[in-house]
Amino acid sequence: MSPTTAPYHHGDLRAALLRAAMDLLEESGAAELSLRAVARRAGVSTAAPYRHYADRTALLSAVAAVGYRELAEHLVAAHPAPRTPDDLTAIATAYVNFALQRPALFRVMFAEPCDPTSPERVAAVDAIDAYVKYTVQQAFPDSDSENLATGVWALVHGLAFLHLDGKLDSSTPQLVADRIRNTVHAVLAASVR
Amino acid sequence: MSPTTAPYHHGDLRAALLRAAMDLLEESGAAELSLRAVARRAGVSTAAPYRHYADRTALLSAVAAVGYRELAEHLVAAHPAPRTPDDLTAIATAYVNFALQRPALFRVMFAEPCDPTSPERVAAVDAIDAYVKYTVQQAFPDSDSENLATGVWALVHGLAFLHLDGKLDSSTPQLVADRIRNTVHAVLAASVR
DNA sequence: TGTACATCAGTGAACGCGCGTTCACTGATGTAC
DNA sequence: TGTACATCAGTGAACGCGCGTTCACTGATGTAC
Repeated sequence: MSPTTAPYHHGDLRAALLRAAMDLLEESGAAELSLRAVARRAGVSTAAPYRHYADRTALLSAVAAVGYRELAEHLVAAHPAPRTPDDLTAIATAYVNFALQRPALFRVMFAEPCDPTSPERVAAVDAIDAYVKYTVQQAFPDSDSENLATGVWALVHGLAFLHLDGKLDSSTPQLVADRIRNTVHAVLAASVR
Repeated sequence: MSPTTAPYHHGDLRAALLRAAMDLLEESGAAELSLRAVARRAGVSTAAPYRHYADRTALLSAVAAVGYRELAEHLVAAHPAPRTPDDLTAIATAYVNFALQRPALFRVMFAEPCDPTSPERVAAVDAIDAYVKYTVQQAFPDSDSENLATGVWALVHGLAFLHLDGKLDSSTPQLVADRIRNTVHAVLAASVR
């Protein structure tokens, strides 16, 4: 069973397909993400994915779930234990940067019609939601933190998409970073200062 | 030239195609918006649109431009002469409502790959941009209004998409309206109160 | 340890589909005289 | 006012494409004895 010859049985095609899909998203954009393209990329026949995913939507939902988990990790990495408004700003920047660095994945996560009942997906979204709430509560303990959390999420989400869709200039990372900081500060002015 | 018999020459096919595209968006969603579908809808052959639009993207850009103009009208209608933070909240609600009432059009306007050089489009986006800036400046004369305007736009834009993509419950209009108001107030807390 | 067999992951060919776009054409329109 | 003609908007058939999905199949795997 040498690794140089492709065995008939793949071993872990389910995971390989998922990875192939992520790779394709990185390279080509969400429009190119067909089941056929993923199968090609994984070096497997057109019909093979159907052993592991019911249909195209199922694969997409799995991709989105991975995306949510990676987004969560990315945010945590930006600041492991946020306590102040400035920590929150750092996390906000991380959110937008994630979207800009992996636009196709971000689009699949949010803009693609998806199976709303996929438990994997729902759990992943809930995790993000809880994380944002917790972070906001840490940074603004006295606030109406439920609504403020929604607001902060919407703010960074809107900034992400406005950049992604070319409504805000994102030609240099510095420009983007500055705008995010300025915007977050301007909006949360009274609280941040 | 009775209006009951379809004449060989349409008269104003360019406008008719645009209207057909808008109607289709209203009914079927952005995914169904093909050049062929638009031609069918307008009662014209598959090739006819090419007399008026260079390709699919050109039609989509025209649709988006109309969308921007209608969004602008919708916002102005929500409050003709905004002066206070509460007026701004009314306009914010109108922005999200526009997105929820015409999701497919909103997606074409923002999420569809578009021709960034289309002058019609650029002008329409700039108009929205200027309007938001003006409104924010009226409501918050002492603020860092440039950045606050970006922030407010991002906030409502994010709220719009999070609702549209099912990340925030939008089962009843009242629920949505309340959340928008609460969120805007929470975020702009110090300024609004 | 060896063999028969059930299981099932992956194959490859095919289905029908709708798409964007091009082509040579036809028929209505309007202008020059 | 009437006629010849250039223009060009719309036709209808065709192109090649990639897609999602299904099908009968084949060959590797692992288990029961």
